[in-house]
Amino acid sequence: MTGPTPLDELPATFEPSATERTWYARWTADGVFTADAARATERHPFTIIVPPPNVTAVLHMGHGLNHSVQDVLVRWRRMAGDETLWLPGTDHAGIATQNVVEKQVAAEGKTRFDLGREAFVARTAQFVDTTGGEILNQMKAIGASADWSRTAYTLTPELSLAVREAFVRLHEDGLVYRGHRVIHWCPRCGTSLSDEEAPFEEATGALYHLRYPLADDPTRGITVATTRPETMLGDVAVAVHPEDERYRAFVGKELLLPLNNVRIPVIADPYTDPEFGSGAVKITPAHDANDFEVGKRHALGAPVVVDAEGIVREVLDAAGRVPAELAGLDRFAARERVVALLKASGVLQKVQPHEHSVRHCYRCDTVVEPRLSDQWFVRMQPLADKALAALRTGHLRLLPDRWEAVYVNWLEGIRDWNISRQLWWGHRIPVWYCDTCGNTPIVSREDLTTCPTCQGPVRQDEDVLDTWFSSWLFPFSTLGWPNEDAPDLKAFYPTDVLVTAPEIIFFWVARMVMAGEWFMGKTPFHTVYLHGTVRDMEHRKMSKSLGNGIDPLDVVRDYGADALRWTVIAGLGLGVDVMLDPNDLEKSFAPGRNFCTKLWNIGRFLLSRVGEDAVTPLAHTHAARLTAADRWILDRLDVAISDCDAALGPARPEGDAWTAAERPRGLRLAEYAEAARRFMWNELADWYLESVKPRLAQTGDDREAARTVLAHAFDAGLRLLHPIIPFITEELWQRVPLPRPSSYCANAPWPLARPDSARHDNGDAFEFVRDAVTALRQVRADYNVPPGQFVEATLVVPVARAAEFEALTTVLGSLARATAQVATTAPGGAVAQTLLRDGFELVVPLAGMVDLDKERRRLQAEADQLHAQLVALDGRLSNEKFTSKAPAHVVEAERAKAEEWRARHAQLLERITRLGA
RNA sequence: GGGCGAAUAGCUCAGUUGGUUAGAGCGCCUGCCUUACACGCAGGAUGUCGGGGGUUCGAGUCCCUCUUCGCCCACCA
Repeated sequence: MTGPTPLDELPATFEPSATERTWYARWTADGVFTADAARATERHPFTIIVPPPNVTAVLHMGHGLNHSVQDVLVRWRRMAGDETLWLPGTDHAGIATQNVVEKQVAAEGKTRFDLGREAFVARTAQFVDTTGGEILNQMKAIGASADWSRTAYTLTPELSLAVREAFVRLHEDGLVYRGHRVIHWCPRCGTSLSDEEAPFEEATGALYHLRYPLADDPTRGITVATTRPETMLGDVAVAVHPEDERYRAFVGKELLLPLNNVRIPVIADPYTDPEFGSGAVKITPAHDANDFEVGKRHALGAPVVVDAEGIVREVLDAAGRVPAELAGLDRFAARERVVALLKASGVLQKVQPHEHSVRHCYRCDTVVEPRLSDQWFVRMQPLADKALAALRTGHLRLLPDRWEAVYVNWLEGIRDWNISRQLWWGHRIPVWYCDTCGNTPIVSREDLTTCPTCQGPVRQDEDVLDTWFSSWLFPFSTLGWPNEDAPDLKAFYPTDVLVTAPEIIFFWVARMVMAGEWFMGKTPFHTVYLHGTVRDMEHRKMSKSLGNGIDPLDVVRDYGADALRWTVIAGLGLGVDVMLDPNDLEKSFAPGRNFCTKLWNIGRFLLSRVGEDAVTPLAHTHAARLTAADRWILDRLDVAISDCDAALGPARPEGDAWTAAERPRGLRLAEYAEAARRFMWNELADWYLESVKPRLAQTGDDREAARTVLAHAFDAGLRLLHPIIPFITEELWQRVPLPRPSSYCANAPWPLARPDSARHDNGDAFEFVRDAVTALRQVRADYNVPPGQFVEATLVVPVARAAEFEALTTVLGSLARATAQVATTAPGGAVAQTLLRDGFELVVPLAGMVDLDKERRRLQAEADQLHAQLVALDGRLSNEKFTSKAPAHVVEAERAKAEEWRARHAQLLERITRLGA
């Protein structure tokens, strides 16, 4: 291996790609990201389970954000000394993956049924083997420090075992049951869906008013309102409200169903809302979940007139119900046809535009068809109770906490979970049926070939489980469960933080809490961090279909992984959406790249001036050797560390559960980023580095002290920034000539602020000099002093501190282009600028460079404004209500402020007078 | 229909339990290629804190109300 590039040959801008490759390879080769279960007994474990992306997914900005957040937390805790595990993995994504392969098969002119189950599953598995999991490699490109040795996949034998165990155990606990009811069905995917998988979408439809005549007296009839006229073929009744006077006489009579002349009764049922439509509702038990319940109450049949593909025909118990001219039509074509027929026969009374929400398949957006079928369900109430308790007792928190209400609301209204999917790609339901013994399901941990009772042949349930039935086990199935003695499970469960988007609180987050509580007896994580959504400049969610996405790999290529990470993290207010412009990557990611370039140049310059000789560690440097500037930057470093810690932490509850005080704190990533950035750029680079230049040009003890402080501050700043921008910080950190506590910045200790006892002098003299420099720069700008011209200035300080400031006059020279001298009394004559603070002054003689009139007007305006504010303040202070009611410290502060303003005002007046003289 | 959230500088957002003259980043204006950095440096401008009312010595912050936007939930035939 060749040595590092000499410092003076470093390029002027950071070149990310080589750096990223180099360090990522070395980190992984040296196992920096690999957790050790054995070590978790002697230190805190810190675990994050990745929200497993679909195995066929490609990285998008949402992942970029999600993974960046997790990596920041994981790198932070790793440096802070926790035994840290970030466990990566993918999800087999039942419907999504099956859809992809079905499309391929369709391109060959076939369906999955042409291939047969076994061949189709084999083909899908092969597809996943060859193309799947690519997203994990893409995660590496953005620097994710995941433990790849533990990569999980929901269809591995290990995780499949966990899935089967969970199903069987829930069945033993009486929480899994088979139900015959109307569920959400996607005719395109050919499977049932859970409530969560069939979200509502607003749509403008039509409300059709149909008049059904009385069987015995066609001159009378009842008008019903429906949005789905084609389902009238399956009607079994018309329901009216029991107390609706309008229809009382009709109850018990029979109506003649138009088009198929089936006789149906008028029934009274409180489900009917008299206010809606005509106050009478047609009942179609097989094609509407509510109607199904009504039908059950009245012991009515449930004729099925729409099949699994959404085709209208006589499917079950519907003989004679579908006229020949409608049979075989798609449900939407059938709707048009039915409407036309009803219109022609005068049944259609009117059509109103109607705003309503229609459920759609979350995978293919097809309008969901309610369908009567047999499905496996999980009884959720007992599970939900535990999940609610976890939050209530403080073992779990959600950030931002407003999502806790959403979580609670869903759990309190929990409905049973349909876990059957009529798919082939997934975990097959571990249930067998013996035709000999009857149709009783046999739930088994082991695969069955013969019936345990009669030894006859058995057949396995055709369905697979909902993808989320494996995902909800992820926090412990990936760690070895159901083997309770698995070392990883013992070491790393429960995990710590779950980082995800609010969209999947129901799908995944709440269910994981339920599973963790039910199977492990512990909530699977103590914190759920819900970040915002990545949106474009019109605030639209980035999506493939809208074409407004950003490919993170494009950003990595053009701007670097660090720039990508910095951009999303520094802009990440808690729970706030991230806006990026897909049409202007420069605008979106330049700030991240620019910060990296700045950091690079800070390093390039600082390291070249410090040189490559070993630096005396700060601990071995006498306090007396440190200048005011040194003490100042060391103090600022302590403040920066404290600010970063406060923004990030606490990492976990102090005790068993979150206290009210701890609960809302931490994970303010934007604040953390800003605190670290401010230290490196606005304090270390802008002030300390600039002020220290003259000292570095000399030789001797003072130069050595400056080298020590520079190296120390830079080293600590790099560590603070490392979790956000790991590559550039590693590259620079490796060149700092300090003794190294670890091979990498990636596993170097997180900086510690010095204890208060070591911070007796915070370098306030340097703080004053900063104010003086700022004031001098204002003078230069106000009076257009040419860049090359030096300004003369006098620092007026208390006698006791004259010597201290003598040493700082060179700073004024280099930072403000001024020749400064120290005095203990103010010089007379007209001055352009005087700054007053705690007995210090900066006096700039006019020396012919100032427009006296302009200066006088400026000062007069300032004095007038100050005077007005002073009058108002004095008014408040003389208000007895204020002085008696406001807290003492507030009154005291106001008094002190008034005194300061008074003195400043007097000084302004004096300066104006002097200008006149 | 129910619930939640948001409204602060041109943009994206901070503003902790009410208490200095309301902040940051980006953008904008002015001057600088000052041999680390023009992806930079220095200086500067910009806010009736959505409208109205109330509580208070004091309100961006608390209460009521209106307006606009967003999100979630629901058995929207």
